[in-house]
Amino acid sequence: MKSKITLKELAKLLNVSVSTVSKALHDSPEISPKTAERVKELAKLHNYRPNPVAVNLKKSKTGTIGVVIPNISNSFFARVLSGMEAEAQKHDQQVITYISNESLEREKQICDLLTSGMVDGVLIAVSEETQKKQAYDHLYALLDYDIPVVIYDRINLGLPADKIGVDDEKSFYEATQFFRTKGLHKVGLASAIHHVGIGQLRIKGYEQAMQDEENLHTVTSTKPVDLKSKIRNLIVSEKIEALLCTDFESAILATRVAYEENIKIPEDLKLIGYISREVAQYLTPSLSYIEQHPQELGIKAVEILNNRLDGKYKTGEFEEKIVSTTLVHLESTGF
Amino acid sequence: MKSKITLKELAKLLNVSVSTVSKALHDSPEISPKTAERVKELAKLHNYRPNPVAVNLKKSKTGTIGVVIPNISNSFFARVLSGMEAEAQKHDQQVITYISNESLEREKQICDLLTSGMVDGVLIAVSEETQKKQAYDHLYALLDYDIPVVIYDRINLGLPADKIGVDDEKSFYEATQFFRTKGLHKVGLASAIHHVGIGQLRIKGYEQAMQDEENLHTVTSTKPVDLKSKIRNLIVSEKIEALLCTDFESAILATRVAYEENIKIPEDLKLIGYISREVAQYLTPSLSYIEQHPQELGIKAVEILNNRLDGKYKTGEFEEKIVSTTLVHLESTGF
DNA sequence: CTGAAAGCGCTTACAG
DNA sequence: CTGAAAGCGCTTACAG
Repeated sequence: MKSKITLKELAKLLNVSVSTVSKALHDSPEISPKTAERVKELAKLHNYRPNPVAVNLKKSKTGTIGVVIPNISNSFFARVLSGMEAEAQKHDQQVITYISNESLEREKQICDLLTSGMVDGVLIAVSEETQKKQAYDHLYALLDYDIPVVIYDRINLGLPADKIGVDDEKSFYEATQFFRTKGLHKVGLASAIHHVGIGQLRIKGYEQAMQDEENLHTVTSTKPVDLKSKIRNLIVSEKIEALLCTDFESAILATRVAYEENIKIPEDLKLIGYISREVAQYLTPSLSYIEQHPQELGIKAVEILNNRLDGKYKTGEFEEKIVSTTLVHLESTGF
Repeated sequence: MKSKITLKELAKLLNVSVSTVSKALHDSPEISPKTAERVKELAKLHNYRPNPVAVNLKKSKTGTIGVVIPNISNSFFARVLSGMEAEAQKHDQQVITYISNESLEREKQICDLLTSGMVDGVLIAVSEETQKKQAYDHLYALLDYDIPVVIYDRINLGLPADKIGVDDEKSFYEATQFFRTKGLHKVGLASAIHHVGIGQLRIKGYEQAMQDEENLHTVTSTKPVDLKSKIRNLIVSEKIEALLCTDFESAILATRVAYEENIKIPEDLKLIGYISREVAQYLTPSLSYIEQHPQELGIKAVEILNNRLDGKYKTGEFEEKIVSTTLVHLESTGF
C-alpha cells in the first residue's frame, strides 16, 4: 500500500521548495547537481510518479485520444484499434474507446461526451445508421469545436476533416480485372452493404472493370434471406463463374449456398470476399480475401491526428490518406 | 470554432463570482432562483462544459478505468470490452484500453503506466506468456498500490484480487456428460491451451466426467502441425465418436481434419468447441459451442470494480464471481 | 444569498 | 542556485 506521494510531501522531506523538486526531476539546468541527486534519490525511494491529471490540467491537455468504433466484434475494427493503441503508446497517449454499435443515437451521445473536452482528439468511423439516415449534425457539431477529428475507414461522406481510408474502389476494380485476365467473364457481385459509402465504392470498382461486358451480375439486399435467394439465382440460374462479395455477410451466404447446392469451390465457382484474415482462413474452403491492413490504418490514423495536434497541417486544409489493399489468394480462387 | 469557455469567463460576463457560477450550475440551494437562472442561461448560450480534467483533479480521481486485453482479435475479448464500455458509461467512466498482445513485456509496461495514476481502477486478463512463465511480480506491484484491480476471465492464478470468470470446468464437465447421456462414450478432447489456467480447468472438467470410462482420449500441443496429426490419429485410428475442443485453434484443426479425411460431421463425429458465436455459426458445418456470455462478463467486471471503488467490499476480502456458460447446439452435434 | 479564500498537484516565469 | 508566486479550471467550507 504505497499510497501516492506528492511533490509537496517530497519537498517537505527534503527541506526544499516544491519548485526545486519539480525542476530537479525535470533535469533543469537551474538546479545544482548535488540537490538534483538528493531529490531524485528520494523520489525513487518513494516511487514518486507525477499525478497525470495535475500535469494535464497545467498543460491544458488531456493526454488521451478518443476512438469511436462502430462494431468491435468485427475483427477489422478490433485490429484497427490495436494499431491505434500501439501508435498512441509511442506518443504517450491513452486511448479511450467508445463503441457506437452502429447506432446513431449512441453516436450522438458519444459526440456529446467528446465535446466536453475529455480527449485531445477523436478518431471516428461513422456508424451505418448515421450514414443511412445521413444525419451528420452531431458530427458537424464535433468538428465545430476546436477538437481535431480524423475520420477512418468510412470516409466518403463529404465531411470536412482529416481522413484515412481503404482503397475500396480500386481493390474491387483489381479483383474483378484479376478474374477477367484469367478468362472468366461471368463475374458477379453480391452486397449487403450497398447502402453505405464503402459498399458503393466497391460496387463502383466492379462496374468500372466490367464496363465492356454485356451484363453485370449484381445482387444486393440488406435482408439475409433475400440476399441468399438472389445469390442462389446468380449461381444456379445465371451460372456465374466467379463472385465478389463486398462484405462478411454476403461472403458467408455465398459459401453457404454453394455448400447447399453442391457447387464446388473453386472448381465451379471462384470466390473473393471482403473479410478479415481471422475468418477467411478458417472457412471451408478458405476464402480468398482482400486484406485491408487494419493495423496499418490504425497506426496512420493516430499519426495524422498527432500531426494535426502538432500543427503540422494548415487549418482549413485536410489530409486524406489511403491504405492500399492486397488480394490474398486462399483456396476459394484456386490460384 | 466555439473555443471552450471557463467558469471564470462566465463569471466576468455575469458580474458575479466564480463560486456563485459554480454553485448555480450545481443547483445549490444557496443560490437565489433568479441568479441561478441567469447563470444557466448564459452557460447554455455559450455551451459551457466543465473541464473534466480540472474536476477530476479537484475530486482526486481520474474518471477512467483501465482495461488490459491480451488479444483484441479474439472476438471473445472484443465482446467483453463492449460490455465493459456499456457499463462504464452508466457510471460516467471512460474506458482506457491497453492491449498486451499476450506479451509479458508489454504487460509489464502497461502495469507500470497504470501505477502512475492514469486510472481509478484496472480490469485485467493476464497474458499467456505471463502465465507460462509464472512471472507475476508486476501484478503484485500493481496490487500493492491503492488502485483496485479486477481480474477477469483468466482467474485461477492465485492472485489476491477481485475476480470474475467463466465456469470453465463445469462447462466441459457438462458438455462431456451431454455426449455420454446420448450414448457416446468414446469422447475425446483436443487442446492447444493446456498450459494455461483456463485450459487446465476445461480439461479437468472433461476428466471428471470421464472418470468411470476406461480410456481418456486427450491430445494436446501448442504446435498446430503436431496437434493436427494427433487429432487425426484420434479421429482416424482411435475412432472417437465425439470431440471437445478447448479453444479456437483445436476446433478449427478438428474441422479441417474431418474435411480432409472425409469424415462427416455430425454423422460420424460430433464436435463441440469453445469458440465465439461469431465464428461458430459460419463454419461449415456450423460448430456447436459453449457460449461464455462475454458481454455479461464485461458488465459484471465493471460492476465489481465500482463496488470496490465505492467501498462496498471489505479490504482484504475479495469478491469472486462466475458467469455460467450455455451449450449452444448448431450443426456439428446434430441435436 | 454572495464572494473571498484555500486547495486539488503540478509547472514555470520571475525575483532574489 | 533556490524559492515565492501565479495559474491551469474547478469545488466547497467559511465568512459576511
